[in-house]
Amino acid sequence: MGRPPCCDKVGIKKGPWTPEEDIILVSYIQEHGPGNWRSVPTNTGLLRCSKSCRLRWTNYLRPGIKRGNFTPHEEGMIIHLQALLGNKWAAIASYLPQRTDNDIKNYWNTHLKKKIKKLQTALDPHKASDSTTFQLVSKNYGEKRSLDIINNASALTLNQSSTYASSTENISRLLEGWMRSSPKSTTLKRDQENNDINLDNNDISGIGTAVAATSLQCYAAKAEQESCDFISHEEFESLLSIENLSSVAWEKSSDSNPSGYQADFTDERLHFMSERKHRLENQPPVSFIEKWLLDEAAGQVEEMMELSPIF
DNA sequence: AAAAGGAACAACCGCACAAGA
DNA sequence: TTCTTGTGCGGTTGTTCCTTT
Repeated sequence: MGRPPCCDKVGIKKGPWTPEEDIILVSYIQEHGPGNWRSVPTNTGLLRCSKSCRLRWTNYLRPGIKRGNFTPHEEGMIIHLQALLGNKWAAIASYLPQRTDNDIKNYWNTHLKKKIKKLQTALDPHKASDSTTFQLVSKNYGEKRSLDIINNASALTLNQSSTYASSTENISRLLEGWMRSSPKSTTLKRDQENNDINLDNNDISGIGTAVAATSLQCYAAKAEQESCDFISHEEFESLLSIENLSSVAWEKSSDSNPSGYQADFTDERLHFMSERKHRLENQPPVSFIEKWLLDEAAGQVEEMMELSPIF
């Protein structure tokens, strides 16, 4: 006996999200922050269940998510952590702040499993089990680091949990991408754009998450060129607060349409979107923070590189 | 050029758990 | 204490894209 479904399934849209839906969701979250997912479909008019909205945000739209190819360093981290923790994707993801558990899980299932099997077969055709993977990796990786990982796990997890990073550029790019996308534009295109966004931003969310920077986190950060920073959470929040990012009152448009928002865009909404876009583009750039963080982290990153013989 | 098969990944489903009423 | 709600998590499925024939 599980819980009842999060929403009744009648009239609920399933399948891939459209750019329009993404925009609506992002706009709403910009305004209200993530959370209270049950109210999201009601307030936005999205024909999605709350859970779907949350997942979409968590796994795809949330700023600071890095998409695309995993670096060899990340691969190594995943392999090692998987051997240590098993299929605890969320736990593993906490060491790779830019990656979602879903992403890691997918990557494991589609790439790493095969890779490891191949490697094991090559090394020892008779033994091909997960435990040998661990031994193989761990041997190179070093016992001490393994212990560090475990010791730091709780601190990191705590640290991650309160993170909500907003990225002006991310949202703005998303809007731009949607604005200029032809009807034929696909998820792939969005992927590409998100990729660009994240490359540009180099993950601002890291600022928030790295307050209690541990050695492992620096290590993880290395893979991403992410920052092991020394900015306080408060500072971060004030720099990139939701208030700073929010613009046109969303309620306005939804209030003026008591019958509920429909999925198709009205002129009013398009106007709302373009106004938002304009405002977002005029937000102060955050690149100086990125630069500062990258400079700050550069030294540590190099150190970590030295310490990781197998990756 | 078209079809088939496989790979990759986004999204869904069901369950568990914590918090609050 | 019990029930409801919100959220997290891991497994699985479905769709799209890519490669091969």
